[in-house]
Amino acid sequence: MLIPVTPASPQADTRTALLDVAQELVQARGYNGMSFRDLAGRIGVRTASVHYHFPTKGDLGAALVARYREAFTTLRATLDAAHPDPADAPTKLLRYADALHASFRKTGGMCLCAVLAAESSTLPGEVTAQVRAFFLDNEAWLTAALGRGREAGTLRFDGPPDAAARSLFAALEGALMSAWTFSDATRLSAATQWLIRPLIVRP
Amino acid sequence: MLIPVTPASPQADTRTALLDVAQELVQARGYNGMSFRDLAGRIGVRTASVHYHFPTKGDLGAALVARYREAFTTLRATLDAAHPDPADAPTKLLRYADALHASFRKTGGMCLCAVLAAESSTLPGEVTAQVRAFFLDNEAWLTAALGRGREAGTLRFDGPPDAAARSLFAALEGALMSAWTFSDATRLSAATQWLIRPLIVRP
DNA sequence: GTCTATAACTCGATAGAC
DNA sequence: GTCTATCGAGTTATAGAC
Repeated sequence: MLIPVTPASPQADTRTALLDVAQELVQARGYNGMSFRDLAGRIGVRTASVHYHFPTKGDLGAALVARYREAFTTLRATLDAAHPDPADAPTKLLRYADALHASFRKTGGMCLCAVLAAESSTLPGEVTAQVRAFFLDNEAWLTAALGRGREAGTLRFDGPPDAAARSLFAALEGALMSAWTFSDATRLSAATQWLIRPLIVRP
Repeated sequence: MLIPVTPASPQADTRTALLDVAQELVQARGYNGMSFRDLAGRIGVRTASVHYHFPTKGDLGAALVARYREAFTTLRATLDAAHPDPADAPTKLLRYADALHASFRKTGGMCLCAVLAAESSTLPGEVTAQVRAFFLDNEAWLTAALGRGREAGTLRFDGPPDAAARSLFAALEGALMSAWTFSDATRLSAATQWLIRPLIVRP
């Protein structure tokens, strides 16, 4: 081990700190409600330093959604690895809901992509496209889980799996918004139970 | 009839026109994404004229939500009058969903209050309070419809009616957001069917 | 990588003429 | 009721020193 710990900058990784605070701000105030001034002030730098890491606000927004998408991709992959058996689909769905719950407890805000969706017609096209991709990512994963679970006989629902997945994911996003609006985590947990329980065979 | 038709102004009711366009803009771009400049330009007046009708932006926001709430109150009352029998709860729910669908077709945007919820921490307190009240209004009505329908034996679901109402309303809001994000009305209609159908006894 | 300084613009809001 | 004109503050973004 010749090359050691941190060649890093004085305050460990400003870029990551910027992303963390920016995500928090956007989830609480919206994209247009977050300014470089607020952002820079929160981590103790000047706005010019923010522009060094993210030349334009659109670049920041795009990086924000990209990181958020990746985090969810990792989450889904982890769940797939932990529950490879199609018959475990009910558990998988419940763990997925748990992750949303944990995310809400951590940030206290609604889904980043739901916030951005509300403002999408003022966003750079690249950001809007990534928001849609985030929805499609999650819907595709839910489609697979729902379809395999029904085939394995552990899930029950009407209609094609992709339609069910779209409806379920939208419902979960709505539950996050409801919990955020009333600062009430039980609105999220109650909704996820209400949505997922009826899908499970012999619960 | 001594006092006749219209003492009105040149362009019929600027105030109403302002509210109409402002709602459209907020639903598409968010509260912080709508400016007095855009708004005034759209109806062919100057920003000072907007301030004449709504002294501050907060006043405009409050008037917007108030009108939106009233429209929904009227809708719910109309549905109650058309379907007074508790056993008609399934039809009532489906008509309610139809109204959301019609609203989406008209504006093409998501629910005004969902947009405002996403930005709520930057809004005047009065507006935030009215957004919460909008949620509670609708949840209370759904609670009554769900509860009476289950008593009458035409609806079936688990748990207390108010919890079901909160979950269902949040899910409908999420479906509106999903439809808006993909400019796809079928996402809304499919989701409402998927949510409401399983509640109906012998459909 | 972070800073100071500033450009260029938009924002909500007000005063006062008509 | 709508206008012109303007204010002060906030916005994203850039140039150049350190």
